[in-house]
Amino acid sequence: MYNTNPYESNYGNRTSYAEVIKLQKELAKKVISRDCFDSSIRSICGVDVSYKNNIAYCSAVIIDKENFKIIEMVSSESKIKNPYIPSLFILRESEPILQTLKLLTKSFQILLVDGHGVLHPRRCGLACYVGISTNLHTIGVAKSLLCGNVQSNNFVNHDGETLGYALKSTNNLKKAAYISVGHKISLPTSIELVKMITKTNQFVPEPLRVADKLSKEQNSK
DNA sequence: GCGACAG
DNA sequence: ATCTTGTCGC
Repeated sequence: MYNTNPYESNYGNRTSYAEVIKLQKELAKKVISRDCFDSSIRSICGVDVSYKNNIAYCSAVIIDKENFKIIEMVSSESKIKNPYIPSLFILRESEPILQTLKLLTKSFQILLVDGHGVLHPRRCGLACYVGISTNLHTIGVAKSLLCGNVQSNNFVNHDGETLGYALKSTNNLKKAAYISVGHKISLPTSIELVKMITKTNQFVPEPLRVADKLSKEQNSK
C-alpha cells in the first residue's frame, strides 16, 4: 500500500506536502503503542544524520545494553533531496536513515531515532515513519520540543494526551531528551530503556550520542 | 492573520 | 542541522 518495500522510502509516491500530511494521518493509525517483543533486549541501535553542503551523512551504531560496548557502526552519505520543514522531517531524513540501516549486519532489538515519535502534531513523527517502514521497534528521542507542554512530573501533554516524557539533563537544567513512542513499544518501556542506555551526566542516550559523533566525523572529511 | 516550529 | 567569538560554569 503506502510502502511495499520496507527499507525503501518513497512516501507511497506522494509528491505534494498535502499528500505527505495525509500519509502521516494514515500512518498514525497504524502506530502500535504497546510492547510486543518476541525476544529479550540485548542491544540498542541509534541512528543520526548530519549535513555538509548538499550531502547528508548518516551513521547507525549498535550498542550492548549491558556493558555499553559498540557492537557495530556503519555510515552512508546521500544527496539531500528535500528541505527541512518542521513536522515534515521525514522528507529530509527518512531516506538516509533507511539506506543506512540496510548496511547493518548485526541484530538489535530497539532503534532510537533522532526526532519525535507520536509527540507530533499528527501523531506521526520520524520515529513512527521509520518504525512502520521497517517494522522495527522504534523510540523517538528529540533534543527540543515540536509541540506539547512539559508537566511538573516531566510527562509531556499535547491535545489533552500524554504523548511524551522529558528526560532532563543532570547538568543543564534547560536541556532534555524528549522521549516518545515510535512503534511497537509503550511509553513507560521507552522511558525505561532510554534511561538505561544513557550514561551518567548525559542526556542523550549512548547509541544516539555515538551516532551523532560518527556522522559529524564523516562530514568533516 | 500571527507566531511557533524535531534537524 | 550549520555558521561562529567570546564567555559562563563545573
